[in-house]
Amino acid sequence: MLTQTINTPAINTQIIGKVAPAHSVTDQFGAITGHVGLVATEFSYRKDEEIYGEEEPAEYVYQVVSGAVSSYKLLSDGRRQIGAFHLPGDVFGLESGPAHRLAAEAIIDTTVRLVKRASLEKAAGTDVHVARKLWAMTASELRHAEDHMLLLGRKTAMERVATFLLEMDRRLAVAGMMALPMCRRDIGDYLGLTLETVSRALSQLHSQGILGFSGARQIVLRNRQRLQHLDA
Amino acid sequence: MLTQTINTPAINTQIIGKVAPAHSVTDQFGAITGHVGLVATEFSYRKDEEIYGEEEPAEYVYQVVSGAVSSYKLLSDGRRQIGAFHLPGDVFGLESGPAHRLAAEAIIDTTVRLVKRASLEKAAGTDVHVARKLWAMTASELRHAEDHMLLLGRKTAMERVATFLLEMDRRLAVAGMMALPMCRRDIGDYLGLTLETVSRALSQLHSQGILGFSGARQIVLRNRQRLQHLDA
DNA sequence: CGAGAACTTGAGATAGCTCAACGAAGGTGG
DNA sequence: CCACCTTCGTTGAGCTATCTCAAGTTCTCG
Repeated sequence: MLTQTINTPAINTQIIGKVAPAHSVTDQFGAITGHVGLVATEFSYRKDEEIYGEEEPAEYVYQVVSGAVSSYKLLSDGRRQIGAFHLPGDVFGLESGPAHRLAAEAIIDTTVRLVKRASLEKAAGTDVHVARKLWAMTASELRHAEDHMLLLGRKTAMERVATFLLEMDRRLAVAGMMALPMCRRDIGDYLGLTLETVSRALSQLHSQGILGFSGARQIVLRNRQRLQHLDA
Repeated sequence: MLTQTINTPAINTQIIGKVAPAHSVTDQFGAITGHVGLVATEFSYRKDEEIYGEEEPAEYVYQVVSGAVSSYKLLSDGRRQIGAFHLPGDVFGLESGPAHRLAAEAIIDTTVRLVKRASLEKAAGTDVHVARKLWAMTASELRHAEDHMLLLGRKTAMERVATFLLEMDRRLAVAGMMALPMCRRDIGDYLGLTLETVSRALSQLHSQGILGFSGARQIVLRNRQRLQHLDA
């Protein structure tokens, strides 16, 4: 882990809260570290590069600066379940226990900021606000996982795809358009479907005029209300 | 919520850590509250009684004393996904935010201990060990949810049932036998299957000699190794 | 002992999967 | 800048794991 990628020689170390102020009031790293003075390092990974493996010791906590990351579990025969996609601004790899419980990999070229888990733990041990924030971030991941269990256990393929599109629209739409960083297989592994089923659902939504394409991964939602209706 | 059930008139209020010491070193409530002197109340619910609803304000945190509880989400047409079963000793209903994100109901007659969420929050605000424990409990729920997403998204029916049996065996087997508190429909709603598929899988395991029944809910695992092999 | 709920089993239906072929797009080297 | 090549996405056809619907059986509890 943390083997420097060929294309990204520069490591950029910063004192968070001084050199790198929070982008917004909801910046997760800023909220934790702004008044603690933790050292953050920037790091880059290429598409498909593993950031950490399942059960690997959780030495760092990460925030996506640019790019996109998936967290996933594998079965021994290769079946994969992606538990979450991490987009710019998202924190990932935060663990309360000693090890990562999902693996993480960059799904496109990605830059992250990272801080040592130990330094966060130390800050949480002295500052109750930091401790509260760490709890809140884990609780937020839990909420997402609970919603996703409902999707995986009980929704139809079309409902899953509709939920996915609304989630991505909320998280990464710019000017009414979203540029999906992930391929159809990744979407399928997130939704518990095959890539073909995802493709067919998207084609059907396209033919119904609910969404428009400009390239397979550039999607514009033309009727969010109908999409919400398709979601259960 | 908290309407007293007809069969359980006595409310038993205790000072946790004095009158009700932790049952074991791993007792969750004891670990939080043992040195904080929080007031806990005992309360009982009858089979199928709702303990709290989805999106209801999270006023209390609960621990199962006896019985069993399910936490679930519903879709508008009644499809249900159970996210977790809570068995004696388990804490449930702990939220970092203001509301419960799953509903909870007793699946058999159940007694719980409960403490006010506000008092836990207050304790966490002054005692960093309490804060750490709350985080760890939420992280533990997240771990379970992540494992369950893999099950719901990628495992076959037989693999799901095998996983379920091994989980229940671990959590409630006494003298090699487990007494399941939940019906086949609950198991199906936990595993993302129909009750018929659950029944067929159990029948198949029975006919293969991997488990034995004494009544539909009294199960003894006769070959854990073969069961683990059926789990992916 | 009787009635209702829970469970099992069977048979047919179907949503989503698998396998396969084709087409589009994007990156690379000439 | 073009042409190739690889990867990604789409679509079709048939298959199958699981669901649905239904009937019969067993268990529980009043």
